[in-house]
Amino acid sequence: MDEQYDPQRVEREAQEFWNATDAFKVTEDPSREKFYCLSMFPYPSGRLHMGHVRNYTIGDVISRYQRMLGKNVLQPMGWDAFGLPAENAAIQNNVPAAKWTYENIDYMKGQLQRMGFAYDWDRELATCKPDYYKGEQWLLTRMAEKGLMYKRLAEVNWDPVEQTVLANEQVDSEGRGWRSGALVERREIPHWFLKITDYAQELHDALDEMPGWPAEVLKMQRDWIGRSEGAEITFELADGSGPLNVYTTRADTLLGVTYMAVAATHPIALAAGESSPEIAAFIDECRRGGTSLAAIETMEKRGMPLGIHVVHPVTGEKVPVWVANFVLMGYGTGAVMAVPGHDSRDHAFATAYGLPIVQVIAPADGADVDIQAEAYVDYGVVVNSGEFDGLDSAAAKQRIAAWLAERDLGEEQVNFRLRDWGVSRQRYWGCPVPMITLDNGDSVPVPESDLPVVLPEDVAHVGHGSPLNGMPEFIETVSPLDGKPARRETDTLDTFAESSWYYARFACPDSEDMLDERAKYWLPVDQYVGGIEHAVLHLLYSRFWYRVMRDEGLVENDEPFTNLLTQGMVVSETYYRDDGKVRTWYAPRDVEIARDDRGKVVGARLKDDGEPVTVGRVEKMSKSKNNGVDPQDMVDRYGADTVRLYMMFTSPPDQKLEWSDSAVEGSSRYLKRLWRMVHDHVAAGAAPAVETANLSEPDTALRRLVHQTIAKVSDDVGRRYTFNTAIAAVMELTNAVARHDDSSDAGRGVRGEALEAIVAMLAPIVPHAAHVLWQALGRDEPVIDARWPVADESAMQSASMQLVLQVNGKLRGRVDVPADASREAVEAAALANDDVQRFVAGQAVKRVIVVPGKLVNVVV
RNA sequence: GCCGGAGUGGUGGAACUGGUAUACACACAGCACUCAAAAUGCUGCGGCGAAAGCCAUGCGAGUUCGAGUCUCGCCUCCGGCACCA
Repeated sequence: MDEQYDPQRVEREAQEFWNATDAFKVTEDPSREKFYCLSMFPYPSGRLHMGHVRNYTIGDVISRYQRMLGKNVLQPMGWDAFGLPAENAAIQNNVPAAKWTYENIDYMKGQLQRMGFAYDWDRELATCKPDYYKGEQWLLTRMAEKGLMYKRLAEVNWDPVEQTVLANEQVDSEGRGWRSGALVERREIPHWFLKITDYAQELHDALDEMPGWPAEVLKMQRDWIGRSEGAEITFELADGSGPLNVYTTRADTLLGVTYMAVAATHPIALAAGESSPEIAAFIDECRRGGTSLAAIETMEKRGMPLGIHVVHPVTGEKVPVWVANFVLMGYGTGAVMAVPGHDSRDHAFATAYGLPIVQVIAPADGADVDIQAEAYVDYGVVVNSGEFDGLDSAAAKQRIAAWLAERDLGEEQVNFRLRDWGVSRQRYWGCPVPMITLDNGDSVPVPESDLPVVLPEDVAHVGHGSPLNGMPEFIETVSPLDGKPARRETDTLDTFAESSWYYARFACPDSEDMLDERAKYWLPVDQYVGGIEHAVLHLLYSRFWYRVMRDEGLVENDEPFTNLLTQGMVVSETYYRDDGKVRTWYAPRDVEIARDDRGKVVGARLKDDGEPVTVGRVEKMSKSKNNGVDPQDMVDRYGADTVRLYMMFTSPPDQKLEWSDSAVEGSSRYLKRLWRMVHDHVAAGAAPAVETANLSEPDTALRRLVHQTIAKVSDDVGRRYTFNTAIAAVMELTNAVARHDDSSDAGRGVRGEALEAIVAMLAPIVPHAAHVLWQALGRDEPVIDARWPVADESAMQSASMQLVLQVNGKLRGRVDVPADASREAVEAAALANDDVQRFVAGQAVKRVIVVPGKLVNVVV
């Protein structure tokens, strides 16, 4: 081996070996335990960013560790290749979306390969290729046939100046379009929907049996699906023109209803608008702004009476109907009963518009509440509700629902917050929806023999909207029923459709069909790794899509991802200058930091002009804050292993990771040091095998630490996924080896055992360096196929242990006792201790608490 | 607004099941080596204090022999909110 660690050379050598031996190519092998490890595939945006590198390093470490356990490991990689940025690039730079995408894929693939990730590149896929989306289109036609895909009107963000549909991210917080700056309107257009709500109950219930997912993700999904038990209640319109149905989870508050609120696009509101210009104007106003729920819910709550009343189903009293901007047509029935006494939002609205507030629930403990000042939203006892008075909330819900059911005015009902998945996009760079519109307006699926419906890649972006609309050769087709002229759908699919099943396609990327038998071998994914930002949408859509595939017989289980690891963001410091109007952000590499004697940051200057810049917050790496660090620069300077080691060492995978150039330097230093230690060890000549019988005390101590470290690191890497603490433990062991200076045969033997353990444990994290060091230590097999070290219990034992002594819970001393000391002996040793006696000092000992193996607490 | 998460030295973080707060690093300071610098090695490093010791895990209460960890109430920041991926 070389005396100096040269990462560029080491990494080239290791990668050439892996390539030459097809080291990561896998096939189905029913005789071995399989392990499918998957990282969320990237959108090919142009260059790899640090978030990618972190995600893929975590996945790679897990994959390589599982391989060292002897499993048949699949780790594939592909490209989430459809999406908005390619279309924007096409419009702005006049480069075809396909060309832009494929060039980005080429470049980023090179970057991934340079990182040394153990991917089976033979399985690479890109979702924008017809051989990929053919299967997706086929499944959609099946869903259409089963009624799982349907068409209805839905609201979109409409830019009245650009005359185009905008994505939510293209609408700013004031509700204006990103390019035109015009106030966006909500407009209804026909949309394709997938009936995810058919699976709502199943998707909800299965969450209870997913121990491999983080609890917070399960919580978020449960809340998103939002199963609730309540009642649907009918309020008849006072003029007899029909019913107004609402859903409520608080039927116990029915007698507290003082007004009704309907969405601006509710038929009742629209009808009222036809005879009243004021109402029509208000409805128009309600349509301003984007469709995003966050925008709508943070708006000022506004409303207007429609001059219409309903009849209260119990009291028979007339209740006014209002139109309100916070009621959404897409949720439930588009109408709500308002109980200002017991709902905070209704209370705020009633207070603003002078509507009556009545109390119908009292606290169970009889406490007084001022219902006019604040809504009482907890459960309690029903009051002011006639025959229902005195019931508790739970009983009242049932009784009132039963009372309504007897009179055909309502019934108990389970509702879900989850809405059907709108998959239509009025955009070009996406998978065409495989549907045909007939003369009579009906839609039919494209016949299987005509799939895929290929998206033309050579198109002209002129004007607004999808270029497909200007392509008769794409649109014009014939009805599969009777051969008459018909029109192809020009909407494309939400890109979440492609990412809902790519993990299955990796099992059989060359299959003629959507999936084949190989999927049943590899699925489900054993370990999925990706950003927490996907906690709900992508992961929920995938769970739904997987069940649809299951119902088609394509896969065998219910859940696609057995274990989930959600990784945190990569953040870094920001620097800026304000000139009163514009804030200019400076890249960290262009800034020089000033520190005081303690190392505390006291200021920053721009290297260029030496003038001060303001130190901003630590934020997610982004173009807008100019605080991104290019992984390529880091790999060029330090090598991939150093970058990998740094990312795994600096924080646990599920927390944010703060980038620091100097800390990267530290990781590089560690690898150089380890390299030198192995070099010096090998240069001293072959060490004999360890004879454990007659080792000196320092040799025994080092062996004990070696095996304790193996046990800890195995647990950290295999169970806890706390790679940072695993690396810290390996560093401690490395420090101990450096201090161990026994040059006898036995000493060198023990040191050799320690170095082998260190290299094996680091192999998943710094695979290139480990590849070379492993050979240098005289091992024949490549380290990727080495067995993960196993801790020797007998080497971990120690004859004595140190206990912590406390008096009244405060640390006062320590004592060494034999490892097998009895409780009585430990107690006696503690009370006899000088430090303990000093603090007990004549006071009566009330209790002595002994925590075996840890501490003794004397309470006085 | 709703749902979820986080807050510990100068910095990233450790403390896994209520039991030694600050492991491992980075930064900083000092020393050695050097003509010098870099690299490397060694030492120190939460605050106050001469010491004994006291104080300290965002803020305020509580439970406990014992709380970074559990409970309640706040504050700040971050992620998601259905057309960014």
